[in-house]
Amino acid sequence: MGPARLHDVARRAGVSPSTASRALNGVGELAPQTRAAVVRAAAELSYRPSPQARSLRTRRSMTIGLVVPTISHAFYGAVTHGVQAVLDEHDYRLVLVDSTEDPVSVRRALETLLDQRVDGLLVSTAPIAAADFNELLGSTPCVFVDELAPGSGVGNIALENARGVTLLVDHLAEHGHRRIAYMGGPLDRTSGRERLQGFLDAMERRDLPVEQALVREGRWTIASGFEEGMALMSVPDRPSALITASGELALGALAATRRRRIAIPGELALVCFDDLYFAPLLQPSLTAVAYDARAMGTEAARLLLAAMEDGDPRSSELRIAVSLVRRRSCGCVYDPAAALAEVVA
Amino acid sequence: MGPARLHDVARRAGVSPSTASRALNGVGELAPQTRAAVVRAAAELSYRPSPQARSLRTRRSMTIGLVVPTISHAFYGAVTHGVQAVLDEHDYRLVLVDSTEDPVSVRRALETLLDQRVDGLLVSTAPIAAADFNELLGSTPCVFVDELAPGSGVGNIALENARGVTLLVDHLAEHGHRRIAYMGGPLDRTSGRERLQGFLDAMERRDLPVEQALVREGRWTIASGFEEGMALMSVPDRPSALITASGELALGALAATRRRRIAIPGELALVCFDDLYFAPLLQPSLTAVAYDARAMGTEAARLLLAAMEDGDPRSSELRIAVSLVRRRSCGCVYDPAAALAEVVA
DNA sequence: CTGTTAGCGCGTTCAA
DNA sequence: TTGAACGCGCTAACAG
Repeated sequence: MGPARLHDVARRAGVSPSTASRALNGVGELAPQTRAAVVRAAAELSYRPSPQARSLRTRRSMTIGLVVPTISHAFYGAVTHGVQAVLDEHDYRLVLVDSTEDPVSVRRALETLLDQRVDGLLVSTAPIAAADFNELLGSTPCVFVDELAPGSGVGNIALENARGVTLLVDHLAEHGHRRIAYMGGPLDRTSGRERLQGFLDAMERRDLPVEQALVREGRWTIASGFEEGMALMSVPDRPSALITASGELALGALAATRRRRIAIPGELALVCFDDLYFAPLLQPSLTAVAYDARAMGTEAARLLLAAMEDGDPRSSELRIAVSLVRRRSCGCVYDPAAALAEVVA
Repeated sequence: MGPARLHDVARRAGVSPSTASRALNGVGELAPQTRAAVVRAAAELSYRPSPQARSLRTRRSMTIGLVVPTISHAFYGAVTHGVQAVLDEHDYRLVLVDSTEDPVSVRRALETLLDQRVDGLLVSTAPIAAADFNELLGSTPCVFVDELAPGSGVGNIALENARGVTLLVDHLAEHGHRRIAYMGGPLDRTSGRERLQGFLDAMERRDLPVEQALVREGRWTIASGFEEGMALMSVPDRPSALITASGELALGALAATRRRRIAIPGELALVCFDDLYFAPLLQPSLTAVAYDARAMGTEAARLLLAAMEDGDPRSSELRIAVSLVRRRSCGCVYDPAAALAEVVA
């Protein structure tokens, strides 16, 4: 028999389909008893409207698209989780695409989503020029997450990247370090750029010397952290501290120091952006910059929904706060019991 | 002007809409030159068919739904990644819902997806009775992932749970352990049940004693691992080895041993299900049961697509292979260099 | 091989 | 306040 259609509900309630539609959507004026009859009929038939047909007619799909490079990465997982939570409250569905970082996949992903007539777009990967983006998007509202696209979209949201690195530099400086090395991410990425810039600025503010040999660029992987770490450990006059721009880079660097039998924090202080959930359990426990990744998702979704409502194309930018978590690897004294408390929390 | 519709393409090519449709979808016989003209017209107008309208007509949405409890967990992230990869090859879209573990949310999630007329369903969380499931699903093919639902759906896919724990028991036995403790997950979960059963069976096969006090049930969290670990460390006659049913539980147990200053593997051997990506970097590095979580996703998607094609409602069950990764925490000798190689790979 | 007709299930006119 | 008619964009059935 198939599921009940609006037609069936109308018949049963003894009204026309258009009246039934009005009753169920609460549109226009109509007699209370008519509405009641329709609602009852709908319930009895356990009527469920077809989003397909509805979208075709209303030109709204109640769907938003999310593009991330790899959903299996903890960061994007958390972001997606946050997005989902907000969409849920507003009865929107989430269409997820993880596109890899390949520009043509990203392009394809966007085209697919736009074909689907998503009502809005959340994009967290952006190896596409702003102009192309605008052309693709047309009038579909889009919020860029983590990877910014100035000159495109109705909103941008990112971490306080520069501030995060500044916290790390300042903290190391307070420990008395002057020769601080920096291991960053790709410079064609927002986070890569902003964190490096944050480092350079913070060093300058403190009047600390920046040596070219101590500033490395890597990819966002453990392997890359290891490679760059090995290189850094080989320079003639080793730095006394190292900042890495991500948790993966820090793990790679940690591996490198173990390989070289360099003691942390004794011979080298190590701190990083990204507070890995197991950071308190590493030995030494890792001092890091923490933030609420899930909040990026919720804020991004809110921004998008707001923009969809007002139709206000004024682009807004939002930053998610970061904070310093002091543990052992920077040289702080850190009660092991505290680590347990953290990890159990 | 809006995007071009099929109608427009047909006009420009000088044919009827239905012919245009046939040309673009490669259905039926038609003159090569006609087809060419249509294809050209479509390209010139950069025509993109509306999936909405198409679905309404064909009753296929080219969309599949995935329900997971929390996408921010690494396991589900990897599964989702695998699913996505396969769907992509077959031009299906993924609608993701992370439903928490709350039964009513799960139910709502399923209803939403079914309303959307997803062509198939992948469900990785199942606090719903099989009967209710069947009623909800109707004729929509569904594959259950990790959390099985016997008596429902066209397919079930899970890890070799019992074999995984058996590998751990056997390995500990080879190290000479006899008093082996077990810290498991919730018994209303497939993995929780199967892993416990695997433990009991493996112990029996080896003629090893199972003491009630040494078999604990927890949740899948670090905190739970810590609590149960503290309890286990307090029994009068401590076990010489501990198996945990998940990586989180192992981390919690590890924290507990540090709190009690119990040396691993010297005073207690610790091994677990789930090979955390940073396991080689922990001290001691963790011996664990590894598997390819992404493969769960790809296999699940393949199973579903196959079932959707044949319309064969015969339910199949698949198991994803597991393997033992020997490191230090079980008492094996483990070259630190090997850890580095692993982590960098 | 191609065109015409008729919906898929809705929401929104426009007229009563 | 309600109903009839129409069309969103597409494809399937039936003619020719």
